[in-house]
Amino acid sequence: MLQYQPKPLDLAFQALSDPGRRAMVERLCLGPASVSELAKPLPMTLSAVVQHLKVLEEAGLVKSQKLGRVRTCSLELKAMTEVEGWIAERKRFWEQQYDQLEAYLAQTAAKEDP
Amino acid sequence: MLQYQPKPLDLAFQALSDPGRRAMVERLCLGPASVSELAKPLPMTLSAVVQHLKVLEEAGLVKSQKLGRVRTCSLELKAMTEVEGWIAERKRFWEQQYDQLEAYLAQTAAKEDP
DNA sequence: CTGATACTGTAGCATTTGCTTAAGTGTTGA
DNA sequence: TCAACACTTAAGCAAATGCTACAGTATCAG
Repeated sequence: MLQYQPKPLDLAFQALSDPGRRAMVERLCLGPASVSELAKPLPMTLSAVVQHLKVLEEAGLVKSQKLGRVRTCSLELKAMTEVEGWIAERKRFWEQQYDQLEAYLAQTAAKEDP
Repeated sequence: MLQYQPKPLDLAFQALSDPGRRAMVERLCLGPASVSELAKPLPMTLSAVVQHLKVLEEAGLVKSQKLGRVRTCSLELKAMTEVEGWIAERKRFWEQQYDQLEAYLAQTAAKEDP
């Protein structure tokens, strides 16, 4: 069976759809943190956090490096920027659509009330 | 077992993580469309498209109404705006973090090379 | 009236996801 | 040296996801 190779955007949106993973990203927006620091506020085992971390790294949202026994995680902006870009592009189209509606209404109003 | 009530952001990100659903949103950014119009370019049955549509509607990304036998779908901007807002807020934090790094580097450089 | 159109709804099924538990490995401080 | 620490890895499992197939229900055009 042929299986679909997920695109970067798929992985980024998927990663951000989980509240725990978003909490981790929110924490990392304030600065780098160790795995245990990321895990502390979350209601799950360290094991689960490590698995979430893997999802975030594979989505390109987070990067990490190990020094001694501590893995320090930080934000990787690339994927976040891609998500931002996709939204911005959509916005461009829907605002254009809105302008067209506005123009149409203006035109209709002008005809009905010259 | 207690089960988690998904928040709007969870649903929106989750909905946008599927390439087919994103394609539907992209199409709707150009203007309203019927279910069949949305289905035409997608490599799946109409049934599957309807199920994706339901996900998009429950996420608040799309709304639809039926007239006669045709259901016309259009964008619902609310959820999209929330996603945009979450990203914008994160950006605010990580740019602040970057500024701090910049300031630190500038300070270090000043000390080392007065 | 009749056939085509445009969905609608449900059952079933293979995968994926989000955990937990349990058993490691490599570091470090006393 | 050795116990505590900071992960790491894998097995297992319940629930969610992403389909398909199939059997409907309205609506419209001729």
